[in-house]
Amino acid sequence: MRRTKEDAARTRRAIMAAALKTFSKQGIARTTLESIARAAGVTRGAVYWHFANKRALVQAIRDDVSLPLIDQIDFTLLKQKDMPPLERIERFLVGLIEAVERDSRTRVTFEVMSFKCEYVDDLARELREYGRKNDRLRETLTKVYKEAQAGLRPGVEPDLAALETVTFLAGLLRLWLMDRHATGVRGHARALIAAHVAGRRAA
Amino acid sequence: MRRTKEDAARTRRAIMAAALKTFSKQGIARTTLESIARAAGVTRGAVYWHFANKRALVQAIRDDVSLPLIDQIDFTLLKQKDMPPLERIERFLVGLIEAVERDSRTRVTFEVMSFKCEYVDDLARELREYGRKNDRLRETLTKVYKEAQAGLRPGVEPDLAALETVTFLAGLLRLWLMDRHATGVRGHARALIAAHVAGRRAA
DNA sequence: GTATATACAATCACCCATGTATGTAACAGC
DNA sequence: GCTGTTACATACATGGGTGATTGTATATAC
Repeated sequence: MRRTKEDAARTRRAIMAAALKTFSKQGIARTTLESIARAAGVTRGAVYWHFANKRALVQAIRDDVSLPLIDQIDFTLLKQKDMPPLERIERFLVGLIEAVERDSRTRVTFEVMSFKCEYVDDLARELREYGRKNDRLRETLTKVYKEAQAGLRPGVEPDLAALETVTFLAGLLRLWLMDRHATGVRGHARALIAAHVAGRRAA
Repeated sequence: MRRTKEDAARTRRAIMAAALKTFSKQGIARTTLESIARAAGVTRGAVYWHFANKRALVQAIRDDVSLPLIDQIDFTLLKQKDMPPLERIERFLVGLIEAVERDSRTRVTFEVMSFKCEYVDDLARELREYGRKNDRLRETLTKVYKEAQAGLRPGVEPDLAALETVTFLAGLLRLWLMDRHATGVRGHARALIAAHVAGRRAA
């Protein structure tokens, strides 16, 4: 029965995919490791082999989409020095929306993390981690807004503007994810982003 | 053992309070009706007497803070005709922040609904309900922004502005609730609200 | 003053999830 | 080609929650 390393990696991915799908349907708490295993075509033994418990599985799924995204964010905001700062911020926001539009794994993972996860006990640290990510994003945005200061509308302070953008993004993502039939935010995401950035740009 | 009607109402409230506290600590899914009953000083029999099941309890708790809040929102936005429209919007936003600042029951309920609840199966309808509330709020805000149209910054469309405000509010509340030690949004909520409204007001 | 409905408490039967321990077959190194 | 380890499957022990049923004492209605 023993498989090769590639086989093992494939079952690991299969378990993660099955878990994500089941989490999305039933929520994390109500999902049993047994049902995940069944959906992945393995037994609980395989799940316990690859992951210590459900929490480790959740974290793996989350890191799987979160870590690459963070890299992309840092690149867009900080490394693209040839692009004007405000445009970089707009690109960053659009990039995130495009990520959830394009990649269903990213989208479903965000859905699960936003609406199908109870942040208590061991999971509570995940929430604090999310808070720290927001703090870092805010600092990064502050730098970018300071770069753009000459082009900012009078009265717009980089520090507060960064906080506004973080707030805007949190709301945008949340409402985008909720709007499953594109009657609300989903159809106007680009317009909202453009308006948000335009509101900070000097006239 | 039979109590009077006031006694019964008091145990009902005690159960709801105990449930809210326990939900906040352990999340909804991991909270057993037994532990709720213990925290309220009754047995599961009492809980099942007052509520059909856990879902009904959740809904009762949610309605308990949500319904009065909606009344207050409608009043602030629509009935205060003596106040200029943009100021009414600002008041409305500040009012919500004040509500979660002032009333711990409201705050904890929002925390539970935001971070300690899995919206699946029967609870999924609660999420759709929340979506509909957002839609109604958006419509209401559109009316108010239309009222304010003469005082709006050129280029600001009432329809999009309403959507922006709903988005802003969603993000604001979420980040405010997450910011448990007031290092981020919690200390700047008023400034954020003022900036949001100012960004839409004609210079 | 009695009957009935109320407001719970106590008990029961059932199922289900978790973690762990053990079994086992195949691969990978030598 | 033997061996130890990997990658699982199977089996077991345990605990805990739910819903339903039954019991019961007291308001409350008449």
